[in-house]
Amino acid sequence: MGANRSEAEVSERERGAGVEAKRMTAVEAPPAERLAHLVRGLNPQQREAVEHFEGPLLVLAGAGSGKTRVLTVRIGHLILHHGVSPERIMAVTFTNKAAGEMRERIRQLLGGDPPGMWIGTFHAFGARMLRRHAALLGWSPNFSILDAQANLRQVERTQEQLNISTRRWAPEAVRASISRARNALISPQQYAQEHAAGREPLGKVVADVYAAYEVALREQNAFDFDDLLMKPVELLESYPELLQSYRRRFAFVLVDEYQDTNHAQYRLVDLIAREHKNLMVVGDDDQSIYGWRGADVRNILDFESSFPGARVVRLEQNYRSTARILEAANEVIRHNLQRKAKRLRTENPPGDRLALVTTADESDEADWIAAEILARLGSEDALTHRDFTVLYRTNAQSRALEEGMRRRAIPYQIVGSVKFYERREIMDVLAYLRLMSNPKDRGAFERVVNYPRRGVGDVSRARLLQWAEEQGLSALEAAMRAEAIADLPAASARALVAFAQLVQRYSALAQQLPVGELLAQLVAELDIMATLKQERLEGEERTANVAELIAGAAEFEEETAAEVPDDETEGFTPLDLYLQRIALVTDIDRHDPNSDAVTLMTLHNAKGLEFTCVFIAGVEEGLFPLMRSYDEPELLEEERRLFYVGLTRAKRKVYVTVAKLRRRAGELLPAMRSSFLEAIPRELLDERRSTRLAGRAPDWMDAARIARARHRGHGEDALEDIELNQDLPRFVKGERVAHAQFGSGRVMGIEGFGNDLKVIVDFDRVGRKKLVVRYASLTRDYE
DNA sequence: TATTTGGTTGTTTTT
DNA sequence: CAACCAAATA
Repeated sequence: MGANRSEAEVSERERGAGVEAKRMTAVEAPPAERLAHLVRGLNPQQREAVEHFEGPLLVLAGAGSGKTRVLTVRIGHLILHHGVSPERIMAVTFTNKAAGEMRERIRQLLGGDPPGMWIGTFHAFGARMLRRHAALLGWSPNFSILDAQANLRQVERTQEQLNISTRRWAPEAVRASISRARNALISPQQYAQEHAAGREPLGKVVADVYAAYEVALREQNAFDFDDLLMKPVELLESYPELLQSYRRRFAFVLVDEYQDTNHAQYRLVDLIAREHKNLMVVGDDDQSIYGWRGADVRNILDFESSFPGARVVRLEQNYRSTARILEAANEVIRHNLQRKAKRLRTENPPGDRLALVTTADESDEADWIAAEILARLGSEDALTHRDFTVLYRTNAQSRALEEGMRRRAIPYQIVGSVKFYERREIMDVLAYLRLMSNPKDRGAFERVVNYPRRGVGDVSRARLLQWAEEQGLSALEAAMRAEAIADLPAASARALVAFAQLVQRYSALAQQLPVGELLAQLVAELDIMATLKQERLEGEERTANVAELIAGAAEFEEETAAEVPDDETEGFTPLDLYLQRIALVTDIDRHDPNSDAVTLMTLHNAKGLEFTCVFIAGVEEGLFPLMRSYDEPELLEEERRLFYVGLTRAKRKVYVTVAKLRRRAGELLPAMRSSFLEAIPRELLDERRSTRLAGRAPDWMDAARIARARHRGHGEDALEDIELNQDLPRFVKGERVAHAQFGSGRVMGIEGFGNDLKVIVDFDRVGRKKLVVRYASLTRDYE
């Protein structure tokens, strides 16, 4: 909420209007006047987007250009000015949190709830649609939504069932391939066809697992995350009258963060909006950071050809950051070749230079950041903890930073890392709930059949599952009749029957009891708190988490009543609705911008947010950009966009920190500053060193540079050149080259220049690859 | 059947 | 330097 509201405040300040005066109007004026007031406060481009009525509209909204404002004001405009009924509007956001903020803003604008308006994420939309129509596909409405772990477990089980080694074929890789296929709307049959003739062995394995995986999900009445997009598409494509009803219902469709939509999402939007074409998409190709998850930037780049006649509005005025921060960000992103040319501008004051801080190692880095936060808190009275965020590339970095905060007693909240709903104790308790709601959920069954311990070990469990299979029963049904199973210890059988009866009893209870009470009763009966307390390590924390879960569940009823219309809740128990909701809650949704704490999170999680002061930690070669992106220019450009996203989160101050030694995989490795920093003009940077480094000689020889120079086969005397990158090897078309990993091949083409020089190489062994010369360490290969 | 120990393994980002 | 896994012990 803080993010967008302050975005609006900045722009109001820009227009010279007193914020106080606005607030008064906002409270007292009737909705139409409130709207007119807001529209008057927009710049011409924002206004054009807001006043657009029918037909396709593409809003290319640069970072901090007020796009959330444009989206909400346009919705208000549709309702108040054009008389569009709220229930005919569908607005899709990237996170539940963003949806909640948008809903709240519209509520304020209209002076009450917009009845029947649909705001949420693609996944939430898909889940709700499936709840209503799952029967058409052969699922029942109380289906489970598999979380990431359950999803992986199911892939493992499927591989075991098919006798495909999980050592030779990493389930994680298989899962990723299946997911990629599903996001591209490729069915198991199609996948099998495409990979039958292929010489790629992984393709064949995936084809088999994919098909069996789908069957397994159906048997368990479960969907995974990808199904929530793919299956609704299937529904709309197979049932024309259903498609018609959705098209009529959602006469206006708005999509935020469009640059991060994947093919399935594109298809879903296309199905609903293609006919009436009242589609507004908002996004920024420079902020596309989810390519690895199947997002396809082409959705936004090709919007105009996909929807001919689309109106295009560019929001290039930034209201968020200081001029220096914006210039640095512009210079960084300019190095990407795959982008629509644009340059954000601002009328904001120049502000401070960006601080580039060199530190000794990760704990020194954390220490420096914590000390700086304390110093700033002491010197500027307006700043509080919530004005600061620390961003990083990988979750692994959070630990050191967290300790740094703790050492100086700085309150912090951490987003991601070990996510709340992925904690073991939370998943255990939730597995009970899932099993009550959907007795066929096999993952849930396996998770809790012996939790808390009731004397059912691996052997008994395996025997039970095997028997269930033979009898064609679900695991829970088999447990109910466990006494009929041959060679099962009597004690185990008794425990299984008791377990099954317990679940059954609670299933009945779930029909009438609110979730909070149901959960509280379950936890009490199983004595889970006592069990957790006995755990040596984090017992206390775990009981606190379970208590928080119960409290959250108790709150759930009130919230749902406000947001979900009655006709959507019909036929579902409170438990069903609760499970549907939490399956789609992400960690960022739990982030509270109003609590007075420093926020620690990954750069990915920071998308769409803003902070007064931003620290970006670990801006080092190999870490940011990640070493894995070196061999693929597309990945490298995505990393650069991620850096751009990080920089543009800041309103007033950016700190970029670098550690000279970084612990990676348990090893202390020398590190050097990221090449991304070279794009930032020197005069925008204020270089500093931590006190632990301040004592050293100024040109302390950097071990990383030596290592790299050696790697390249240079003598140490050539070191100075390395930093300036004047010594890149030159390549010509047709020349033979060798790569450490890919073997030898022939240069087929050359792209880009300077640090971004890329070569296209046809490797003898692995085929065509595009490589960044700077990182690929290619050598000439004379025949 | 549950727990402990020692060895291996490995790091990207997440709806 | 973890977390995770397999084998060994209680």
